[in-house]
Amino acid sequence: MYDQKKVEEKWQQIWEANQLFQQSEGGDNHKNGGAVGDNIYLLFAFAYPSGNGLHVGHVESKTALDILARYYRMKGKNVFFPVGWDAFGLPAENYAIETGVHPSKTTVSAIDTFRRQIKRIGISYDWANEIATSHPEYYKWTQWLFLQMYSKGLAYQKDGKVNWCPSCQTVLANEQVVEGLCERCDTQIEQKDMRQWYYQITKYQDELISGLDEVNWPNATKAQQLNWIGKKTGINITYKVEGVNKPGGADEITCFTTRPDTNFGATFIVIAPEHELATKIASGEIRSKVFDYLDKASKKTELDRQQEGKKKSGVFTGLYAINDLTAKKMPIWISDFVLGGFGTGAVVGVPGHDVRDFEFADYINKLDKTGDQRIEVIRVVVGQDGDESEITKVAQVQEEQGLMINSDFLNGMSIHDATKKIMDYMEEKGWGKRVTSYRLRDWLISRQRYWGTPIPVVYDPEGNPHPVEQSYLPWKLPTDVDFKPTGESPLKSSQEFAERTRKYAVEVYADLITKKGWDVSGEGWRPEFDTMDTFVDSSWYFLRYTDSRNPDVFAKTEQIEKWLPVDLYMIGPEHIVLHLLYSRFFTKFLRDEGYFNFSEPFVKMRHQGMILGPDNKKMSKSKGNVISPDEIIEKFGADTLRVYEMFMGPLESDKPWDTRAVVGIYKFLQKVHRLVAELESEDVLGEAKVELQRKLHQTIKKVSDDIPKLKFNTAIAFMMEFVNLWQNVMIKENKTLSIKDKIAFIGVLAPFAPFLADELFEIISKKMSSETIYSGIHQTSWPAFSQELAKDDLINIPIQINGKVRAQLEVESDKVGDEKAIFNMIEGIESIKKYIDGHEIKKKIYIKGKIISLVV
RNA sequence: GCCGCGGUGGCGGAAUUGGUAGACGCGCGAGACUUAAAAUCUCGUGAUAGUAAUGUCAUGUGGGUUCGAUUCCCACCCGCGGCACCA
Repeated sequence: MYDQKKVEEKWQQIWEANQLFQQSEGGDNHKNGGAVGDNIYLLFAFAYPSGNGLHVGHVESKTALDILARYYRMKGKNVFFPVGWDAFGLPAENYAIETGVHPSKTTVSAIDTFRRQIKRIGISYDWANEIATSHPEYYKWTQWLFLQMYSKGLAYQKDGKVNWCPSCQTVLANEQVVEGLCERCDTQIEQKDMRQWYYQITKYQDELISGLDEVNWPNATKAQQLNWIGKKTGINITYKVEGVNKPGGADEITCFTTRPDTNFGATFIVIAPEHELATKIASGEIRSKVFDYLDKASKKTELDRQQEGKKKSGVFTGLYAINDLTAKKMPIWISDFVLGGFGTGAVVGVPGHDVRDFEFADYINKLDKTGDQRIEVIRVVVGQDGDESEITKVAQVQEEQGLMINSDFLNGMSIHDATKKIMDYMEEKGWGKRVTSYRLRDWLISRQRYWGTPIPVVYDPEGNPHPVEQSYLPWKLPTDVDFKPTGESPLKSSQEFAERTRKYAVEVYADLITKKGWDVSGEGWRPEFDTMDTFVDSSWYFLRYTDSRNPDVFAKTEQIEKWLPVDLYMIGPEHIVLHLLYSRFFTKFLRDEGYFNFSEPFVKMRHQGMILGPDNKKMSKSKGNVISPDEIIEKFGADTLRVYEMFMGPLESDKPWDTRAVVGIYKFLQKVHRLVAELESEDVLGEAKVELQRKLHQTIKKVSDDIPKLKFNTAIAFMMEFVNLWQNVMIKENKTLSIKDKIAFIGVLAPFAPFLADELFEIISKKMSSETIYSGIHQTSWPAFSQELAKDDLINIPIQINGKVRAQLEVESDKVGDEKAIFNMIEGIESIKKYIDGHEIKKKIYIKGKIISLVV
């Protein structure tokens, strides 16, 4: 029995005292001396330091990267393994609202807790380059980045609809709105028009797609990013508008469609309530109806829309557009099933071949008593069912595939061929133009919140924005702020902030003030009260790490290019879309600004799965199924916790916690300690020892192969097999490994159970010499394996007859290549005679070293 | 509805350029040591028939390709995640 708690605390102190993994600023590693070009950057997703401290999910992903870091260091690489905190954000602010404790205080204490816990589980982070986004020396550069974006026109202001929580009295990000409700208080979210700051991520939309080809990421992640960007090719068709009341300028309307092939069946047009023509084109009696509808539509919440389901509604504008293909008049309707933000905000209705169009037409036709507004349903495609009859039911609406009919020169073509042909035709006629449409929108970065990076902008007395001069950065977050939510940005309550702005204006804009005749004390100037979305902070932290204390630049090119792109990024699946997209956008922007030469920041990226509660459900306080890492460490030690989490299953998949199974790992580590430290025996040469040595070399090989593939569970399983054999040989034959081989095994174990490994290494070292200077296992080289020693003498080859295994053939490993000899050997095997005697062997197959297959 | 991921013993999981399905761990059963317990160790453990040798069945379901399929193809079923009135 070894006291893992005592042992682990001892080694934690020794590592700390020796600054074992600490690197100098900028991540120079003097400890391992790897060659240039052997630089490896391992990145753990920026964590928010929550007051709850570390949970078992953190332990999993941090341990996985730590194993890689320790492994590569032992392989002689320069490893950069930094740590930092995504310290701005809503939770700290909300906590402050509840308790009155300033966010800067709670953040500092939360970080302290995390730091202590992380050190306790032995993560070999480089603490010399630790950063926090709430530190002025960090957000100075977040603000600088804003200025760069601004100067290139990529940061801009625009009016737009935002999510508003009437209970929290604040704007929320899209991701904080869950099914139309505020994620914190379950209040219905309203839409509000506000002037906000945006980053123009859409400038890079095509590159954000094509760049995915360069990176080694899970397919699922790439698919989700593509989904989010939502690139679609189609055509904008422009129709002439024939008005009952001809409005000024509204004599054309442009609709986006991906299915122009069905345009011979187009019988109406629908525009979104937000469409600019919606308010312009109607007049008279119709006008009031339109306004009534627009008013109702604008009041609808997300929830209303959801509850309505797909029920259609709409109002007629009194206008008609002309379908050039058929010369038919198409009534123009307004309906909220058409979205203002997608395509052109106008849709051409083909009720025969689009379910939504059909539902809308059906709704209108049932409502229409006079027949004046009847919408015609025309079939232009015949699907696989061969149905050519009139379309009267939703079930008949054919969308996916088929052949064209009732479509003049398209008749008989497949819909795909017809799509190309009609596009060419329309472009030729000048009726339409091929376009690409995207789902991705520009990134709204303003937040009416306190605990974030202030947007470095001031407004002059006329309300014009002026970016804060670079020399005035960091444009500090004021501290004299009342952060109770009032519906206004908390920074408005700061006296200091207002005064600072006036003083700044007087200093910087003296000429302008004089010229305009404004108040010379700076009266009338005000700062931007909004702060930035925390995703802005976390979109470039991986660059700052490389030069974390540089006061003159966000990071030197030399330092960035030394370490980036990141060799492995470990990140939770919850940030697949936004954070990764934003980081890639920043990277491409800074590349264009000439700061470095690569385009993708994360060459390889993997997700850790979720660790579920013992009940197979997501851990949560309310379910009472949360496992605390502290308890496990107290009972079994950090090594056990590490190895258990790595052994649970594949890193990427979700896995339930099994408290009973933890014991298995604990016993395994105790067994290793016993074999090395407690049991005495002689090193005797003999048969068993050869077998054990072979297994050792196979273990080194297996673990060396598995670590870079992140297959830690199978690596551990093989180490267990080795230890079981070792124990067996020890008990039955009183034989053990040589000192050298013991050290080799400890080396293999070291990345997984670093405390125990160093302890065992010390025990062995002390037996050999009385040296007192620390020189631990983590400073040694990764054990080498010998291909020769790892090779099995005998190989078992199964023999199949008609596809079933009937016997085994044991062959000396150097004879597996001799097919003729193998087949000769088979004939002598008693157990397969009964299957082949009296039969003609029709086929003989031998796959070298793997299988013999006979067909009789 | 669309996109993606997955389905293997009582449980977590191993095994894929197609080659002995169930490594390793948990749990369970039997035994050794012990006055006893704990700890430790040994053996067994997919189902089914049989005293046994051995046979049959078995990787969500149904087909197919192959000497051979958890792995490849086709059609379905179920679970999870994301998006969704996106034209």
